[in-house]
Amino acid sequence: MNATQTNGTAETRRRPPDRRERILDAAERLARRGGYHGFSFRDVAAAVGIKSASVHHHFPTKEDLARELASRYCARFISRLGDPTKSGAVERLVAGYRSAVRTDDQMCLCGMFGAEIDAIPAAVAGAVKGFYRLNVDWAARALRGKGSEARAETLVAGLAGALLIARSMGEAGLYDRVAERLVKAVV
Amino acid sequence: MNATQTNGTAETRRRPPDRRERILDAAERLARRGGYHGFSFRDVAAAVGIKSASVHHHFPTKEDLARELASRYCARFISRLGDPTKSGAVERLVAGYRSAVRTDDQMCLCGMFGAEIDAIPAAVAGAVKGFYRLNVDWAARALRGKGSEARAETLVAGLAGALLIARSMGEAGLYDRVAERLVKAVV
DNA sequence: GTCTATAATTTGATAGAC
DNA sequence: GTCTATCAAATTATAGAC
Repeated sequence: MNATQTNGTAETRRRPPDRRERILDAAERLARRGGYHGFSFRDVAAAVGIKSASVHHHFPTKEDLARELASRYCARFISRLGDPTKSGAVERLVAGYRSAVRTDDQMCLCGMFGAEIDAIPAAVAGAVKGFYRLNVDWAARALRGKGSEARAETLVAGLAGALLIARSMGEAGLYDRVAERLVKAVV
Repeated sequence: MNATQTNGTAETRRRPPDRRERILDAAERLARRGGYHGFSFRDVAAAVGIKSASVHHHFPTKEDLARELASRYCARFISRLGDPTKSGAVERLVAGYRSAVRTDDQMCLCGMFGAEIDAIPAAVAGAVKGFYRLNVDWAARALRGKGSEARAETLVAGLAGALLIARSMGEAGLYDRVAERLVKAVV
């Protein structure tokens, strides 16, 4: 046992977030609050404690930064859902969107970019589209059976809308009430 | 009959949109595309064919403009829904959100501002909250009976989410499929 | 009511030293 | 990899002529 952070082998090591990751963390936080047009390189830099030129070094353009943001968000979200064929899958999906309302108190990044879909770079829009495509496909596997695709669309749309409206109304409880009804309706 | 626009009495006249209304129309279009931080006074002015200083004459600050935008959008949306106790009420609510996807090909203004809720002026956020409060109350009256409030929340959240996701995925048909299932589930 | 002109600040982005 | 310095453009907003 080391006194310092325990680092394993190349595959398993858990290092403290490097600069690039810290930039993405700060940018995600700002983008989930104000959207693509609601944050700047200087905002991100200030949050990390560096200068905006250093942010540009890691992500040359805002499009680069936002594309990586959406891609990382999507991968993390789907990864946390785990296997859709394992028990409790629907509950994990409900919990995934719920964590935005309850834990993060922030909009879903892809919900935010999705609202702005016609006003963001095409590559970012593509990543957002992929996020919802993966969500619906995952949910369809979790629900399975007759009309699973349409039931999956209803579940994902309902949870995304519940997140949006619960936050807009400042009523977190709305998310849980809607999620409960949705699950009963589509399972 | 006049060769010019037929104007009735003070209460009934239908004049061509005045400058102030044309500014609001252009600003709404831009805000529903890019959000509060995604449009500028110059964008609005250019769309109307005037200069940005003239927009400031009608709406001194961006907060003033956005507040009026949200207020007008809300009044118009609720007005078009009509009486929630009259037959076909739920279908009219479905059609209200549907027109954003199909007719306007734009996000719901309050859905857009709702995503940005923590990054817009408080007065604008209040109008957005009021929009969803009115929507849910209206829907609860339309659905009536046991658990009508919770069923109304589910319907409104589901329609709002279906709009968001259908546009994000570029799949307008998703809205109709989800709306159909939602109505079956909550009526 | 609309314009020109302009102020003060912010934005995305680049060049080049260290 | 980070910094200073800088740029050109855009932003919200105001003053004052017409």
